[in-house]
Amino acid sequence: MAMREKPDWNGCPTRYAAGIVGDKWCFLLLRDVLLHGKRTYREFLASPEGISTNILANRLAKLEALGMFTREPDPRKASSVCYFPTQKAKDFLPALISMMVWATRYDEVTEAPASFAAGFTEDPAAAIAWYQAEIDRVDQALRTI
Amino acid sequence: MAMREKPDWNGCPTRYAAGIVGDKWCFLLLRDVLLHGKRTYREFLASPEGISTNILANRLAKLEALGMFTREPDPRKASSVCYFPTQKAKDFLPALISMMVWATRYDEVTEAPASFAAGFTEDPAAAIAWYQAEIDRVDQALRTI
DNA sequence: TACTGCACTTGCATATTGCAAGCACCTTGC
DNA sequence: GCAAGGTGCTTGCAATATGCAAGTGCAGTA
Repeated sequence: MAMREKPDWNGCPTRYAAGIVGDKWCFLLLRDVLLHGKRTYREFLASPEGISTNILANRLAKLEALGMFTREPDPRKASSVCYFPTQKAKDFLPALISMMVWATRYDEVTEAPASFAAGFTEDPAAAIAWYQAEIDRVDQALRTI
Repeated sequence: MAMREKPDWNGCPTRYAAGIVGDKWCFLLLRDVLLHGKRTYREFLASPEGISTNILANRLAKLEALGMFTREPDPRKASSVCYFPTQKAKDFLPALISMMVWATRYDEVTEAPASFAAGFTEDPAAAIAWYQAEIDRVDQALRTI
């Protein structure tokens, strides 16, 4: 019944991931930051899934506490706030994309074109690098205002 | 503010994934099936996170409805039940491992040895194939009783 | 000095969870 | 044939989390 032991162990990092990503709203906020270039409270609130404002505040605090986001004044407008992804969040990108590829395959009404998954499976490193670069571009553009 | 358009679109498969994996318990059940060779209600119930029995029943039904698990009589004991992963669930493995690699890096108290992540980053395809083979081995052993 | 926009907070009704018990259906032992 | 035990759930209820609407505090702006 127990699986044969592998040279490399297969234990509980899943639980750690589940604690962060095993929440619909955190998951979608990660998407908004990593894939849609969103950085402000208003932008997150405007996502089509319709997160409510108290939950958004709660999850932003959670993600900040977990070291996924940093909360900083908005360079464009000091009275406003930006949430930037940390390296930890950025490093989650390959996993996120991997899930998207899977979803694209199995969601019968996916909006993603076949070329998205194809591009990733063809050259995963290049695809990830492209998204990484986009994130850095957005953040650098913001921070150098 | 909006991200530059990419040749390959980056839309909403995330939401689809969030609907399944954006739930702590579904996520951990997937781990139990894909990585720990668990197949029965009792085994899931015994996982260290301590899922309660009503939630377990609810999530097993959900995962079955989503086409991730099939519910079949246990070949070892007709009165008992087995939950087997479908191809859809098995195809989630790369994403799951990708998250584990990330977690291993950032969880300060991870139980996973460095060699786990190293082995994966060195040759991802081989690592995934190994786990895939383990799953098939478990299921075939069960079904051929 | 009122007015507006932003980032939250608060209150409250509803939904989801966790915990403990119970139940129906086998199989097993005698 | 029948009590005992195992397995896969269901039920009831208290505690917690969520969704919705409204309100608050604080800059900047007119």
